[in-house]
Amino acid sequence: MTAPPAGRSPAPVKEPHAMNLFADIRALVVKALTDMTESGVLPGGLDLGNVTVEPPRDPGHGDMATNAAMVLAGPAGARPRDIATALAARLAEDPRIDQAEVAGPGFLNLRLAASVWPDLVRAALTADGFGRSAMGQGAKVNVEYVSTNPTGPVHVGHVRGAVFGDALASLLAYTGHEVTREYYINDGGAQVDTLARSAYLRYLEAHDLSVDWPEGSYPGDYLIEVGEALKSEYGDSLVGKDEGEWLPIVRPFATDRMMDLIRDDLAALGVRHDVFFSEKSLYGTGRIEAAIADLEGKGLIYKGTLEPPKGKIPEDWEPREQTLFRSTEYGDDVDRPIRKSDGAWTYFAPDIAYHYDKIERGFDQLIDVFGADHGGYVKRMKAAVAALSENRVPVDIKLAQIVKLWKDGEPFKMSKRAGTFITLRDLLDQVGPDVTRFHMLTRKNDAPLDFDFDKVLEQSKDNPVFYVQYANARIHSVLRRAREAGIAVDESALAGAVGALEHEAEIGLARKIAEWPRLVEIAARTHEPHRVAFYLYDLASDLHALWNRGNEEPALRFFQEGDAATSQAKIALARAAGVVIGEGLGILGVVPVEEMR
RNA sequence: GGACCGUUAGCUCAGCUGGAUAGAGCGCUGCCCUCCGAAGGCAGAGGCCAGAGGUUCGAAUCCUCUACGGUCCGCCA
Repeated sequence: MTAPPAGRSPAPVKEPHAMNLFADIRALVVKALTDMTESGVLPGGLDLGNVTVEPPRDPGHGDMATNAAMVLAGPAGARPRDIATALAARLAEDPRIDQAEVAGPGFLNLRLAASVWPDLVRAALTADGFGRSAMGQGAKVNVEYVSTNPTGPVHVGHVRGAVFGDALASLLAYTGHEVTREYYINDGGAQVDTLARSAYLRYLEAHDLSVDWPEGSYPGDYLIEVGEALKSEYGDSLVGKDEGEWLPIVRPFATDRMMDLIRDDLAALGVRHDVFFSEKSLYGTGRIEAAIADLEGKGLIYKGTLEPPKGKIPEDWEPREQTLFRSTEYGDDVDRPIRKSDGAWTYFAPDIAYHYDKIERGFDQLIDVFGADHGGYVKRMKAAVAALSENRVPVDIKLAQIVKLWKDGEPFKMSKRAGTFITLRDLLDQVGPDVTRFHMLTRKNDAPLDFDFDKVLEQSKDNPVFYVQYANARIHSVLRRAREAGIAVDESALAGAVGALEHEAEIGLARKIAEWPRLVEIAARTHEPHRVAFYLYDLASDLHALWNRGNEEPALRFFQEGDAATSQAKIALARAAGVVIGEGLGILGVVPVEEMR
């Protein structure tokens, strides 16, 4: 959204609720059906939940269609077309309905009155966030994403999950959920010891001591400055000491530095979290024990021996009694161990405790974003949450599929040794956060994604990022031109100037704008932010089409030379589209551009 | 052996709690434009929605089986 012009009268009063044309008309249909029940045309007790009002596939069928008659025919014991005919008569009484026509097997096609479209454009211009929805009713949702090990910079493999989780969180916030964005720091396992040992070697190097790098350590350059920092903090007091002495000092020091690094990387991508939750904080504080005790109280913990996995028996397999969580009780395939044979917790145990903590914090809904390689953990996590919350708290686990990198027309292989390992930083340096974010959302989260370093920067129609930004830039170019001609184009002036939309191409664009509030709700309900990206592409496409027609038919141009009133009316439509682009890109975390360079 | 995800136009992919004649971009074919309202436009061809059953007024969408591809599969995180 553009800030109101400085030095002007107060910002226009915003409508508290955005107009959702599809919801409004659906409410009208439901009202008509209720009336029909009351007057005995339909029997009582019908479930109207499956009644939909949606855009018809074929625009020739009108502006909207409802399936009410077909859905209710069975339960009501009536013929679809009879219900549709009766419903049509009632709907036609509403001023917003121009025509209601029974079609096909019992569809009711609705043509809306011409006055609906200027109302819609006005609503888009004056709403406080056109498309915002109260759907979530303030439900508390926890979205956990990124959660990379704090052992180094964020690399490209984590980016998709980061962008996805962030956009999903924004989408849910936009639709009336109370969202907490959370990062689980995996700082409890052996890999942070490895990190600490590697940092210690860098510390020794900072004292000009030569060191051997054992297999499996982290030799990355990013630890050099950690070694330097250790030196300036502790001087040479850690040199030559036993590991038992320096490890408790170096480990938190190094992980804190890594988290700073990660936070900076993510900030550059525009990703931020509200809560950073430390796995380590679960150990030695009784919190894991408390979570396991909860399961134990439900009879879900037992000692037993698992069958070896069929078809792929590990070489060193031997039957062994372990402490197990009865996850099969909640849909998992096998029960899962929560203790290693040496008595220590498995990774799963703190995970259970972490989710227990989320449940205790009172979230109504949990969402975890994992990498695709963690697909095998979905069932057990779901089982744990179901058991701990006694099926009260739903958890949705979204997997971010792999990203295939392309460069110079061929697959780009990453290799640490060849120095072609791509970090988030590299990516941002090369293509920037906006292109990265948008492109990462041009596929469904669970489908593989191609990321071509050359194509994502291409300025052409094939590139969705460019295409949407270009649409916005065109809108702003009209606004600039109008301002230069002394025409007021602030939202309230435009809202006051909206007139009837005359041309089919204009109505088509308005129709697309009307779909926005509906699309937002669908995307939020399905936890699929990519739908927003696809919608924006379609919207941009409609805007470009109208713009191009202006080349042939000057009457369709948004800016009408020497005619301020007509210009305002037409620019109002363009700006309404711009409002939606701004809202949509905002959800995706992409900054709209007002000018192409 | 099992689990999860996927399979839609030549290619890359959308497809709404099950709706009407399954869409977009690229590529292909034809026409138009060379205009800074620039970084092309319009139109067309192209489909057994992997296959087979089932559910129902209606299935790309839900269920079962099969085929193919990817990921994962007791102490790693």
